[in-house]
Amino acid sequence: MTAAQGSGRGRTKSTGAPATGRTHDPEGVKRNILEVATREFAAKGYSGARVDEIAAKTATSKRMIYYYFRDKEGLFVAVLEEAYSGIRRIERDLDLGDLPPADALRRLTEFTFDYQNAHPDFVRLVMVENIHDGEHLERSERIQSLNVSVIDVLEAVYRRGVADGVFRAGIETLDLHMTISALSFFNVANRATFSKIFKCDMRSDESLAKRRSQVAETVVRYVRKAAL
Amino acid sequence: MTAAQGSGRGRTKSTGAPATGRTHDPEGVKRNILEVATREFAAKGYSGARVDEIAAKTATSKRMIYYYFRDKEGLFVAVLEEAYSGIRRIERDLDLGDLPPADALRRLTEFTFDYQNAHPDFVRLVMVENIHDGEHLERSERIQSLNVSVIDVLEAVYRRGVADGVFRAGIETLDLHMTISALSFFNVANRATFSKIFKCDMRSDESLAKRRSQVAETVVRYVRKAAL
Amino acid sequence: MTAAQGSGRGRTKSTGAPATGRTHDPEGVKRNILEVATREFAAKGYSGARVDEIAAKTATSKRMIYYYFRDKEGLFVAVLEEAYSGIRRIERDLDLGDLPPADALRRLTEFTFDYQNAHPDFVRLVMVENIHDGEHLERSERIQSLNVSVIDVLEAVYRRGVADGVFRAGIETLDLHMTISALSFFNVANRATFSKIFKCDMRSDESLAKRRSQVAETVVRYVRKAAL
Amino acid sequence: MTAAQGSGRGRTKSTGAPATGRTHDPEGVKRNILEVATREFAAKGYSGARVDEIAAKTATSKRMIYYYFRDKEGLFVAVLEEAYSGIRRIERDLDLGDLPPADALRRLTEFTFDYQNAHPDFVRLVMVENIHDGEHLERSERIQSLNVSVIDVLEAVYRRGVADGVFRAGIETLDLHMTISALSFFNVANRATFSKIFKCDMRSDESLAKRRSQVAETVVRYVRKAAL
DNA sequence: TATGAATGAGGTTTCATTCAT
DNA sequence: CATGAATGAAACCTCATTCAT
Repeated sequence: MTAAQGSGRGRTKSTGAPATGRTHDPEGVKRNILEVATREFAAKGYSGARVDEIAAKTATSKRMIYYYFRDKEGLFVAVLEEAYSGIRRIERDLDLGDLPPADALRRLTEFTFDYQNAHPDFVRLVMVENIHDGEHLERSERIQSLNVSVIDVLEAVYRRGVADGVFRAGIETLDLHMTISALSFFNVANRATFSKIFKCDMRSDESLAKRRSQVAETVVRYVRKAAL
Repeated sequence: MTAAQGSGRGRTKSTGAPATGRTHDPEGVKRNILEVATREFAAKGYSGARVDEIAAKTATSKRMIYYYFRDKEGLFVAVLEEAYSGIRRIERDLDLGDLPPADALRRLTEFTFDYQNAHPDFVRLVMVENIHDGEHLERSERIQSLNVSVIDVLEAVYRRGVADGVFRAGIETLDLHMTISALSFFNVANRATFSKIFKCDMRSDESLAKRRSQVAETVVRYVRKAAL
Repeated sequence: MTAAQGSGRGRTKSTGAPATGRTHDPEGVKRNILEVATREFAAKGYSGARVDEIAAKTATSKRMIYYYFRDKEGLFVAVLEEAYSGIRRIERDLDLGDLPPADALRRLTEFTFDYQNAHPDFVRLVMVENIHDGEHLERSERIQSLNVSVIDVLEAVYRRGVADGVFRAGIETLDLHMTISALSFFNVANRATFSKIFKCDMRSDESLAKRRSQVAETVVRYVRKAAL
Repeated sequence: MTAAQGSGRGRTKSTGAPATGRTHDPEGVKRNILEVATREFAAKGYSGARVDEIAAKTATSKRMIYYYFRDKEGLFVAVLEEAYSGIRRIERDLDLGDLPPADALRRLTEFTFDYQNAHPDFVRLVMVENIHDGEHLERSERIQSLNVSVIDVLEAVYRRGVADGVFRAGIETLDLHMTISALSFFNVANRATFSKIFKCDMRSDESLAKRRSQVAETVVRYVRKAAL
């Protein structure tokens, strides 16, 4: 998402053209716009972001934004789509190997926690979209069609755990996922207010590592069968 | 906060004056503005909210907003202050009686969960403020000075539990509080996107009750000493 | 004009009342308002001055401004009247003794120069009024009725000089007065732009003294009969 | 300055397009705005001038003012810059031929007097800027960089006069320039109040011609060596 | 494809002034 | 006399968007 090498990659692939932005590289242009817009929307919210400013930070002009994305809302939807595609793509490739269920669950949780912390823009976009009651998400067919494969992975782990007798039965995968998400999300989403009110640090490597293990522990303990 | 609209004027001691706003009732006017502004900012975010619209939904005029709150930002800060004061006031009066530690922790968690769900505007304002990196909160002396007594309550419960041998030692109160907050907050904050993506309901009494007990269970299991 | 002891004097004379501003001292209140308003109008011009700010810097309230001066324009007219009264009053008491004509003319010029430099607020008010094409001045009966006695003094000096054979004949007093005014006025009125463009100082005692003598010399040379 | 309105558009090279303002003629649009703004600021001062009114008198819209000049202050600075550029450009081309020093000085003075009287807007803008303590002028790099060549011209004339033995030595050019400016400026700047108080005319061709020669005479007499 | 110019609707804020007590 | 509350009109400025080239 925040990996900004997009346009660069496009340019090097297509031709040996100079980086003046004069190359006819629609995909590169679009990607460039999306990257800038992602940062702006994530930083200032939907209404707070300015089309002018997005355009200014772009290698192209304002006209192109409207050309490719129709209007501000279209741009925001595209940004959201990209953001969701990003995490879904990674979730799809998630490989927990053949770890024992508890370890697999722990790793899955830690992965989620790490992803959110590594992609604050994604988290913030989701916050923004929630402030807007998910209306854009609802309208985007592309997002609707994305397969949330993490659910399947989680389901498989959970089942194995129950089969192995280490997880208690009766827990719904979606609820478990919600717990994992909530604990991971909060660390990024509410960082500003929480750390200011409680005068604590939530960004240092140290505190992140500590919290990460707490979150994983919380999840595992919720699922694990009471020690025999 | 949001349940209080209009009641302000009723409370006016002077007379039983009608809600025409013509009475010289500064406090009532301010309260009225704050209530409306709370709803608007919560609904549309800081930039998305319109001073004009807030004024229109008020018993007074736009001019009064500037008279009492200086500018849009001042209004937002006042709204935030009110919102935080609200929860802090309630936390202060929180009484867990002399329940056994685990039950007390459970009840405390459920209380938090319930409060957030009963006050979505508060949750949304906190989201909005986080999108703005907590800058207003930081500037507000009033918020800074509020005592987050829930921490003390939680601390006491936890200590009792450790002393009683039912809670394991080594957990920091603040981390525990973060877990409780994260699980409660998510249910309101991410309701829109989560329920749309996973096609689930997060608002019905039934699902709320279910989730509430899951959250409490999650918290208690994290703290409880592994069953003998 | 800028002598701010007004309200104080009023208070001490009337009663031994405390300086709380609660004393019924209409004249003191009016004087206080006029002093503040003089500074504000002089500093920011008519449109730039704010009634609110004037009121705030006053010992009384905004209501009193409207009570005594009807509206902003009325206040400005009163300020102008005071300012003109001030200089006219002093001009009236001007005593050039029985100096030889040239010395008297020199002293008169220096007096004018000194007065303007000592009363920049007066100069600025005149500038402001000129930007407004003298409409307020025109409307003020009080100002219209003020006797510009400096003209008479100047006339007398000039006549003496002509009679004595030291001044050449044929000069109109008004023209002479204009020259004196122009040279004196400029030093205060155009101080900001002139000193900034030519990077020179126009406020130090030294440069004022130097300029003062130049101005006087200029005036005297214009009038004096070519040296024998 | 004020004589130039409309001519801008006519100068447009592209076509003989009508003055509808629909043509893409940025320079023309800017010039048009500047001309109108010059008149407005000169007439009503900085605070008294209304952006709305300026826009209305323009061939374009209010939005364009902000597009090209950022804000009201930016517009005022641009107006000031234009005004100062105007006089500096003319001063640069000033040619006193090879007149005898006294005649040259006289002509230079009359030129200044005439310029101010022909450009009351310039005079008034300088007054306005002085009321604002020259803050805009100070901030304008363009104005700071303008070369006040009239000083050089004046210097040359004065030196020739001293060399020729017709001017007395020891006078600083800047002081002489100040005298010339003060006498010329006053006639425009203080016209309203002075003529109203002394019930005299300062605008007729006749009185202008008379005053013009008085001013020149004043300047020359100040410099000239006492008759042989 | 690309760009700077242009735009109208609407946003926030301020002002002089008046009212109720 | 005195004060804080209230007001409507209008001020300055910004926004997403479209046009001309």
